[in-house]
Amino acid sequence: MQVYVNPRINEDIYLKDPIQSDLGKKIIFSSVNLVNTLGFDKFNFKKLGAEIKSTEASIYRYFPNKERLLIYLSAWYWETKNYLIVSKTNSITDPREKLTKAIKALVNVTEEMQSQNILELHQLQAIVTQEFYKITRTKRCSSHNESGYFESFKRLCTSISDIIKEIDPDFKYPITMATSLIEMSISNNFCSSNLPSLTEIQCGEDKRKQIEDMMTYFCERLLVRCKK
Amino acid sequence: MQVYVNPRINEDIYLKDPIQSDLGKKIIFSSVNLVNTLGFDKFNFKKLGAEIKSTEASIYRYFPNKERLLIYLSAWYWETKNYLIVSKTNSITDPREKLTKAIKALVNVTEEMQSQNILELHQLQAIVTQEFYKITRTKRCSSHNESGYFESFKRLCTSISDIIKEIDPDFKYPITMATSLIEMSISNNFCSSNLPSLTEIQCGEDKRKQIEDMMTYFCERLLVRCKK
DNA sequence: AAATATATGATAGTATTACTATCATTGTCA
DNA sequence: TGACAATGATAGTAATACTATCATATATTT
Repeated sequence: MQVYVNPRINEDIYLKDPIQSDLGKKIIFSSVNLVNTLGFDKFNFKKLGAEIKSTEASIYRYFPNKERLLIYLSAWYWETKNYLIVSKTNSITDPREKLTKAIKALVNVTEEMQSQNILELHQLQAIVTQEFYKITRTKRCSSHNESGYFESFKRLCTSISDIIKEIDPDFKYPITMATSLIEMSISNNFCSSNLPSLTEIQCGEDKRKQIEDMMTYFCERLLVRCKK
Repeated sequence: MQVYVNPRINEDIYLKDPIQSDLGKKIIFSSVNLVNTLGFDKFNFKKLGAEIKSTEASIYRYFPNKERLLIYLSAWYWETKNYLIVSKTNSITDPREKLTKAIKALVNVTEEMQSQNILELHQLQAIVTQEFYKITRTKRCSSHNESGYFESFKRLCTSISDIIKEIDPDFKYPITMATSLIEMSISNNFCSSNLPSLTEIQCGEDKRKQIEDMMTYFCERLLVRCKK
């Protein structure tokens, strides 16, 4: 029997909880595919309705607009990553090892992760890589933040910055560094495919391994102080 | 007499060079204001036409769509920053001092910079901060890159990564670090205003100074190796 | 079993957007 | 004088992002 760990998503994000109904599940499940194929800009509820043999109006009963659906999918992704990082690191005592594990969990998508999740994590990662800035860099961002739409992402930042603080309590910018690390993982994933001259990461089989190594390299330099 | 240094912009970005005509200059000049007030999403050529007492159709003769106008404005900004960084650092021999100057030039907008530029640099910085990802994180990004639309940004990355290489020729990821530094400057500027829990930078008078200090702090840790 | 509520479907309609197309007017330069 | 380039004026179109209404099927309560 399969046990799924559905992440807890802030209920202000949706109008009606999609995981509580067949139609709702179809909506989030299919949107992951469709956003990936079309790109978020060309994606809309009419097309999604056609895809799942339902209607535009029915989807609007779950999400007030497509932006909120994207916010929902992103929250799902970050919440999943955070859950993973917390559960993979809380039994470890050495904070440096914690950070290594956290980076691994952040960058990779394993069979084990996927088996616990009803949404396709590779596709979800591709969406976040391509589209996450479309929800965070807007004029509405401040008010969305106040509504708690970015809680999952912020929790993840906090988890990572906590580890950073454990390693080097004197480090002046743990939160910025955590945010920056997450952004690096997204950015380099994107750039290696689309703007290759902006990163040393090469597209290919071991891309995630390369990103993992790179992030570890940065962390070592930023946090491992020489004994004076 | 005022001497303006107009950055050289890849001519494939526009249909007709805006700095060669009165209307063209009005278009780029006013768009900086209007994009800032409305945000790029609600900005359009009809509204811009009304603003400059011209028409939608006339503006479409300069730019094929509003995205390309944003690409143009971004290129202008990055080209300006790169020109500044190059001219401020080429007489310096100590590469560490070079990097400090480069960071300063990247983060700040001074009277001196502004006096040489016909576009309002503070507003341009605000636009890049808010909207830059809307042109780089798209499905069209790869093909835009092949058309050379991001040359200015890439030149800036190269300038900075060259300095990094001078400081530490063994550093494994100079390009990634350069890209990441620029992204940090944008991100922290944005987050301090809109997502304050994601950064240590506080909004206020000395915000740019804080960002400058933070970036220098990161660079010191990443590049200054302890002698073994 | 009847009454009621809830979820979904079917359909229509609207304001806005992002253009494209056409033709008229004005100024400029040879 | 004539030709051409730049701009303006106006109209039109397909797609988008919704909103509204009504019908129907199914589940729940009494």
